Amino acid sequence: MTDSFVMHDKKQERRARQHAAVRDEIKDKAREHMARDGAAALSLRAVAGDLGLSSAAIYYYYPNRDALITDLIVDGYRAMGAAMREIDRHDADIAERLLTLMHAYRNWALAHAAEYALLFGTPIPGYHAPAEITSPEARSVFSIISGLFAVAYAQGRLRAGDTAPPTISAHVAQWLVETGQEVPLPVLLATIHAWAMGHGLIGLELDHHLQPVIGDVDALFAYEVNALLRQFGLVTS
Amino acid sequence: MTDSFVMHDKKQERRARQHAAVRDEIKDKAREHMARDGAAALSLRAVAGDLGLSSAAIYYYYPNRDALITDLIVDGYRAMGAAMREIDRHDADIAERLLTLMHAYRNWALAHAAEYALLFGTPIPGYHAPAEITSPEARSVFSIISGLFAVAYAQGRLRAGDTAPPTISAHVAQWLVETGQEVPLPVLLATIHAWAMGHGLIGLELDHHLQPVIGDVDALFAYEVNALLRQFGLVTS
DNA sequence: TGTACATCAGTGAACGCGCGTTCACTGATGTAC
DNA sequence: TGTACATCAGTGAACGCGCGTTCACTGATGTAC
Repeated sequence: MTDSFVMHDKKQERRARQHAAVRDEIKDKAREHMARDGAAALSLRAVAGDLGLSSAAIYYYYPNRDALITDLIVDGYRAMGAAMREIDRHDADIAERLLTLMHAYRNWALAHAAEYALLFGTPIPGYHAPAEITSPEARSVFSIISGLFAVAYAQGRLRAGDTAPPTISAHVAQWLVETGQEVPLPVLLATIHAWAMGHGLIGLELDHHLQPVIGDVDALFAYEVNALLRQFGLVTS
Repeated sequence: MTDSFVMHDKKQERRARQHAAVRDEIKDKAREHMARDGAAALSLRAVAGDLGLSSAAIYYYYPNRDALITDLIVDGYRAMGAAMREIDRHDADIAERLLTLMHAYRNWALAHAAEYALLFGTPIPGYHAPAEITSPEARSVFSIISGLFAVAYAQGRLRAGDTAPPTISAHVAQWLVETGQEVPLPVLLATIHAWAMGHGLIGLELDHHLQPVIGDVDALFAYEVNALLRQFGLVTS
């Protein structure tokens, strides 16, 4: 009896692994399709067909299209976060770390343009992300950047304004309590600033608004990130 | 004979006006639909139906869907440019003018979110903008901002770096010749910087990434624009 | 050890929908003579 | 002034397509006794 229970457990486990493996295949193929045709054109039938499955088989792994998209969004945030964390060297100078991380953010966005658009761009028509699932994931990427600015701040090296419009200060304070975080206001403002700058440059770059003017968009990003760090007093060059 | 020619001309003219009027109706309705369902979901049949026309009738006014979208993009750039030019007061202080224009840019983007996404966001699957048509329109919006920075520069008030990575300087110089413009490098770099900042903030705002953290996004934008102008030495507050 | 049974991982066909686009046509309007 | 004719601004039906989703089903695998 114990034996058969154990067998049963192992079997279930193997099946669960198998199930997860196929879900991964589906997601990988979906990412492929998004990269080719854009996130808005993602089609369950096309993904299934490409995997040699009938279109109905997908429903054994996902209840519907929205569930797959939500899964792709969560995966996206985590992959981006992982890429950033992986390249970070905790023992390096904080300015160096920030520079590296901003580049890692951009590199991931460029290498996964459609996924980046899925996370931070125009929403897919008809799809509504369940905020309670995606918000914490987005916050976790945000936290990587704010974590570094926090280090710079703790070292007394972050030259950033510590006042903001009162409506903002008040809302931020509330948000920090709600999400159980402790982030000094200057750190948070610096993060938003850096994020907006990076997101803006990457967005314009992805839509080919910068290339005709600037040409070397890599150099522009490096130039802008350096200016940003200088502005925050973190580099002098 | 002369008479009948004149009649004929007048008739043709009236017909052309009528034709253009219906095209405007189609575009207005299309903008309505985009605002509701997003640009990617734009459907000729739905637009026609809403106007009380058969789906085939659209083809009397546009050869295909792409032609309508291209028209909407051109209209969008022009409307945005017009909104910015309209609010600009040439006799005001240049810092004041820049502040006003940045806000006009944002206000238009927020009031026409789907159109803004059409101009500067994720491209519509399957649609490819003819660059020779849309690029000059985009450049004309860009020129409004760079025009103001140029004034500040001419007044000796723009505190901006006049060196850039050599690959960028070289490409910019070439681009200026090709497009027949004369814009000093610091002015161009300042414009790109301001544009990226504004685009980034607006993009994050439109996708609701800032509201949970910041709350008062209007105040944040004002705060950031002020910081930008301070950085360029245009305001001291 | 053999057999009945349950579960898993699908299939194939169908439903109903909306899409862009084409085609043959038609009534209203206005022109030519 | 009356009539034949051309053009305009559409219509309605159809084509062929892809989509998300459901449903009844089936063979393979493995378990229970």
